[in-house]
Amino acid sequence: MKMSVGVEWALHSCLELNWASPQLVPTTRLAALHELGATYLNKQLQALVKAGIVTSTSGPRGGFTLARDPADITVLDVVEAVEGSAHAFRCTEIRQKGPLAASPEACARPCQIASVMYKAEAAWRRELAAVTVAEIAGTVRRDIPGVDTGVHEWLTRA
Amino acid sequence: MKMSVGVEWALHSCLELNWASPQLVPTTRLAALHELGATYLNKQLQALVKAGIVTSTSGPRGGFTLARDPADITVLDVVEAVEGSAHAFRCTEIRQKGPLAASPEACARPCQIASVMYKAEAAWRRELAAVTVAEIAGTVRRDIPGVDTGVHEWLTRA
DNA sequence: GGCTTGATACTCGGATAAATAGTGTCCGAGTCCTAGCGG
DNA sequence: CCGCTAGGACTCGGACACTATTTATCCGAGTATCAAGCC
Repeated sequence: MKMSVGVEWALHSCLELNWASPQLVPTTRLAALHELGATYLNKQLQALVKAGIVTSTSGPRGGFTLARDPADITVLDVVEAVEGSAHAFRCTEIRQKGPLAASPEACARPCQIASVMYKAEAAWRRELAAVTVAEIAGTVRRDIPGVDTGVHEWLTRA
Repeated sequence: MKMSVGVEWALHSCLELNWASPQLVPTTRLAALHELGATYLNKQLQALVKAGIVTSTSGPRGGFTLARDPADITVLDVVEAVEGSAHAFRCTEIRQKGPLAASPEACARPCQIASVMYKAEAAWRRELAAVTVAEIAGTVRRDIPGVDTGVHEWLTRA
């Protein structure tokens, strides 16, 4: 039960794209900012593009930028873009197997164990959906004054 | 971000050990009940032993049984026994890397991104810790009357 | 007949392979910019 | 001098290896049971 490091990269990238906005930032520049593998970061950004969180532009002066207002991008959006939206807990319905297999009508109701797990995951998602990229950016900017303009400068310099 | 199927197996096993109590049940029997791989199930049970959730006895008429009252065994206990208690999200502190690395004193405060992720995980754990094996067993017994005695019979027959 | 003793069979436990998912890398398709050429 | 055109360079995007984790399996250590032999 471990989450891909791509999630961390993607979230940081969203913050930085937010500060770089409205400029486009290529993968190379974005990766260099935190010494990340450029090609692998590109993979994560591709996932964000598919999810409609960022937009990409090819060619010289191309790159990525946020596709919508950072106040409309929740952490959950980014996590699901990278990790997929499947449940972490996978119920394989073993109750329907074996000599004492539960009857099909009894299985109309979901497995109690799965219900508990799904409920917990729902709580997790609720927390993630309650925070937006804009909010995180605001907090970070308050903690480290000038980080926004600094990052903007560095990402968009010639 | 997927959870081991061992978690599902372990939780079902806890329910069944609860119903088999105070009889000991060997891995073979427990696995046969749901057509699981006996050796792999044994691995999960070993994890439960290490966590102090079940106790094991070797030799003929040996097997596993719950180590304490099922009302004192939370779902979180079982999940952490199998999956480990490490955070799913791993902050690698990439903010401290690169040309604009955050200063050490700025990193006294935890990374905002990590904070959000950890908070969500805490909510998840809270949900899992709020449900005990005894409660799940009670609900299942209400949904499928007679399941407790049926499982007990089958697991403890000669 | 009861007790000791040895062998036996059954159990868990950790060490050992195969399969799967995550991680990292590479090269090709597309696009824009630039420089040169002609009008 | 201005517009057109061909080349080049830079970007993303998906396809291709490598590593770590999960999944599955096997064999050895330990123990209670059972049976036989002895007192």
